[in-house]
Amino acid sequence: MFSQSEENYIKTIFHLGGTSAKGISTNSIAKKLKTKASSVTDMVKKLSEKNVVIYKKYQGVSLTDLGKKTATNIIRKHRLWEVFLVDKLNFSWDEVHEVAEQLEHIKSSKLIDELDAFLEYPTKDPHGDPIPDKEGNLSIVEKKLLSTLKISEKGICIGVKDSSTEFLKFLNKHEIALGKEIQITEQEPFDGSFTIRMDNKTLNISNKIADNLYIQQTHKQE
Amino acid sequence: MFSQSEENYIKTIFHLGGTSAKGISTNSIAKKLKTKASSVTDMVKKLSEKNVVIYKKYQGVSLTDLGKKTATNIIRKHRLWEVFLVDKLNFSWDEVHEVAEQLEHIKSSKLIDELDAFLEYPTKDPHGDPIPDKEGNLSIVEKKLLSTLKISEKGICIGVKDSSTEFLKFLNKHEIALGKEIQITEQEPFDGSFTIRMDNKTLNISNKIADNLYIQQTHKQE
DNA sequence: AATATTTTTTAGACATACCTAAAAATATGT
DNA sequence: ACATATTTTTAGGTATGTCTAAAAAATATT
Repeated sequence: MFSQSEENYIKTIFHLGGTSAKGISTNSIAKKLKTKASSVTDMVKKLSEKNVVIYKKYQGVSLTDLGKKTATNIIRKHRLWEVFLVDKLNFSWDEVHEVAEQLEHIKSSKLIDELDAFLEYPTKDPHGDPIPDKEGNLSIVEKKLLSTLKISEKGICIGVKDSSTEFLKFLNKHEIALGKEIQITEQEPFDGSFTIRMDNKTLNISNKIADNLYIQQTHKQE
Repeated sequence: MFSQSEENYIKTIFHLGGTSAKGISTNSIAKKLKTKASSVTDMVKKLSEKNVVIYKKYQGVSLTDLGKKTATNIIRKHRLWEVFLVDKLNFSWDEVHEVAEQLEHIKSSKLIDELDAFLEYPTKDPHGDPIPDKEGNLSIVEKKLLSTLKISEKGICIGVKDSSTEFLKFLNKHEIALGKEIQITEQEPFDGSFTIRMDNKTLNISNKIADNLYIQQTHKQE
């Protein structure tokens, strides 16, 4: 069993790409966890002894198979709770993160299996991110950033890159949500901003917004 | 905000009767929490500084108004989660405690309000214990121990005194559950055991069992 | 290649929440 | 009431997870 702290480190290393052979720097972990690099060194040594990460001094860390499995398990729990909060308890997608951060540490496999069944085996969380299965398999969805589409191309909004409250609130305000079809109408050469079409309305969004929205491209079949 | 540990102490003091003016002994708290009396002394000093308990050396502790409110709030959360686990996730009443012990510490008032609404404002948990409202009011149900009923009297099973897994498993095995009507048929003078009638079947239960079942007496109106 | 800068680790502290062992206060038995 | 037993507190120590400041290693600059 892992402590809450250990679980947070494992999850963070996974999100920073700790599955690859390349080591993740202690500094980047510290930044994400809002702690100090020295604290990370301490923890990483402990996790290494528990066979969760591979760590060589000054070389960064990467997850072992056990580490990966642990990480996807935590992510599975986090995302299932997010679905619960949005689907059953009327949370909006910008409110779920903080609570899910707590709920993901609850220890009970029956709980999470039953929750999964209760929610009817969802495959994506409210931000469009895939929910790992029990074995830790993550389905990879083919997705592009809205900003990479060409004029007149369209697609379905399937996720966000940045899931900060500010960004999600912006999306709510403009009624941009998962499942909506968006078409690029034009791009302004001056500032790179886009004009998009959604719900038969025209909207102008900045470059930065378009750079944080994931789209599943629908093939121009008409 | 209180730590998980602090919350566990507050809850335990409440359950031991810490609302009354009489002080609760550090020893009894230690026993309940499976810790040492010296640890309790440390914590109780801290809680006293936080105005949660009143504590005088060698005199035991009792909860302040803040302490009582905090306690009923934790109990509210615990019992709502228990209802969720049983009603929505197919837990049986002997499986819920351990998980609810974890869930009760999740911090989010929106979460608990929405959960309450989702469960349609239940007033009792799966063991028949009342769920405090937001203000901490606990409805007191008029209840008797089954063992205090006289021959031929009957009542509805509304709760358990002991909620250990062993006891709850025993009840499951004999199909004794909340809401069941039980009538005392006779009491054996030799060992004090009871013969009861339930679901048109006759069953023999020991003194100890009858001493741990709460009954709401139905008045002999026929 | 030598020096400067940045990153990472080590060393030593601190807070929380627990422990053991001994001392102090309270309760009990006759 | 006094000796004994029990309860409670104090004193000092441990593990976890954090911190700061200084040392060591790696990276960047010229």
